[in-house]
Amino acid sequence: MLFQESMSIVQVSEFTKKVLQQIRSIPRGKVATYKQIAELSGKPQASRGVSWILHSCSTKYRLPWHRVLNSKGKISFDKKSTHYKQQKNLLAAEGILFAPNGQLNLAKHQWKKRASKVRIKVGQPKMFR
DNA sequence: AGTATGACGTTTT
DNA sequence: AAAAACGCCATAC
Repeated sequence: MLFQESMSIVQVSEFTKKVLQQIRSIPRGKVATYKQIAELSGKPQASRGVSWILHSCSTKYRLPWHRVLNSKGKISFDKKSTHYKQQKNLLAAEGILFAPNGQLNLAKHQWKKRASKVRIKVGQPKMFR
């Protein structure tokens, strides 16, 4: 994939493309974890890679970056940082609130991606496809 | 080509 | 319970 960035052409890997796509598909009011995005992007062990991509891309692309949390259900910034407050506010605007310890209930707020529908049944005659 | 750097995750102290 | 150690992976340089 090619895109323009300040007069230069930059290559974006398939993995990065998938990661961006998955993050964009997190619905408003739900969160995902770095690990989850890595899994959905086909590299279950690459959660750290996901964080790198987010770190380097969140300012370049339009992304719901705030909907990605770590596995503990916490924001992965220092609590006193500007980024932390920003992320917390963006989530609050979507109705997502954190406990005093900075944690939320993933079981309740985590996005469960629905399995993609099977479009063609195996034994179905061609004329009905 | 090798090393350094992350908005990570899991295991071990 | 908390911190360190360890493993992991994609990118940058």
